[in-house]
Amino acid sequence: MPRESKKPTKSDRTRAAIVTAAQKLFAEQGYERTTVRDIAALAEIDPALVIRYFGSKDELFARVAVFDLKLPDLGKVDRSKIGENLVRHFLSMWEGENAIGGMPIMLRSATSNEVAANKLREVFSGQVMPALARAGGRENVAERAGLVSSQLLGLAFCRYVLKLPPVVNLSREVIIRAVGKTIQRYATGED
Amino acid sequence: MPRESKKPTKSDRTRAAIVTAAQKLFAEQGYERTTVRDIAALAEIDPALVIRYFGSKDELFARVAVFDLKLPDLGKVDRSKIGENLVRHFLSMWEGENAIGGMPIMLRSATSNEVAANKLREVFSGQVMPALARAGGRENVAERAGLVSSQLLGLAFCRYVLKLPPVVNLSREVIIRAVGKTIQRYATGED
DNA sequence: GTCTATAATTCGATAGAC
DNA sequence: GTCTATCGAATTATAGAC
Repeated sequence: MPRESKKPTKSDRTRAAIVTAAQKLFAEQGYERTTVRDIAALAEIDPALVIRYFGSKDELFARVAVFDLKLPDLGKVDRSKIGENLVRHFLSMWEGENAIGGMPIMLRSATSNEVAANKLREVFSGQVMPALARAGGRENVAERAGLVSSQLLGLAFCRYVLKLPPVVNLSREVIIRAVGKTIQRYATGED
Repeated sequence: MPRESKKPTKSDRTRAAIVTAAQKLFAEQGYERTTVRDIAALAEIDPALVIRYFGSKDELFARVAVFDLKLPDLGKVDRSKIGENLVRHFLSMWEGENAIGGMPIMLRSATSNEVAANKLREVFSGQVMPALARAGGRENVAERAGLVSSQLLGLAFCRYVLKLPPVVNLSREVIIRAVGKTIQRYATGED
């Protein structure tokens, strides 16, 4: 049996540095404009190591472009606060203390990279629809999921990718109140 | 005085063919993945002509990436139907008979092309905010514009760029009713 | 006016020395 | 394990023949 996990040494740091640099650059510039050389320069290692450790730029991207919405069980949430709950959840995932940078990476790359686009479609069809089925019943689940997705992805796109000033300047309180009310209506299908 | 406009002949058709091909490819693939060679091939002309007529790929993009939201005067619209009116306006601009393909081009390229991103920010700040100022007063105009933009751009992004199935399958009637109600609240700031 | 040929870069990826 | 050197393909853009 090989050693279990007792090997943080050597140049696992190199792999970690590559991943960190790749996440940052893919999120800022998207897949196309980010070069292997850029990643290596930011990680302060040789470009050849990127290929050696991850095989290809595509495989590195696939390694980085993994994320999970980690949606709560909406069946256990007070039905009248589903919208607010969902918006709070997304805001904390995107800009909380333990924020996950996966969404900007996906949004910025999904416009020109089919792998990213498929992953994003898969996540929203595979996670949002089931979650909403537990929230407001099984009627018109696809319709409700489409509406919810259009508002939440639009908020992320304008705020983190396009950086539209009026959206960047929205306070978290305003977003939770105004967008939360919208998501509440979309998610439950009521009214 | 040179001849006024009596020269549709020669190879203005070439220029027109280049523009048409460029619009289609930029809209489908974004700025980065669209090559001058691709555009020339689709227009059935020589790649060198693209540069000869438009100077560079950047200038051609700038030539194509011009669009106008053509927003109606919201001061003349029944205040209770502003949301519905705006959503109908955008849908007809995006998928009506005389649809303008500028929005998919901008959205798909704005993620990795600063020219496109600036243009998009400029249009939404320069056209949406003034229009809303005439609709619901001057209070919190930026906030209302941010909310409106996040929903409308999110709808366009999911429906035309990401092609998220639940959003693509939304009927125009559902969009006008559900999203219209959201935009009504965001635009007027009431409630 | 249009196209052939090619210059000048830049990219991802590989081979092999250390 | 890491880096030097480089390959081969693809890109934008140019010069000049027809």
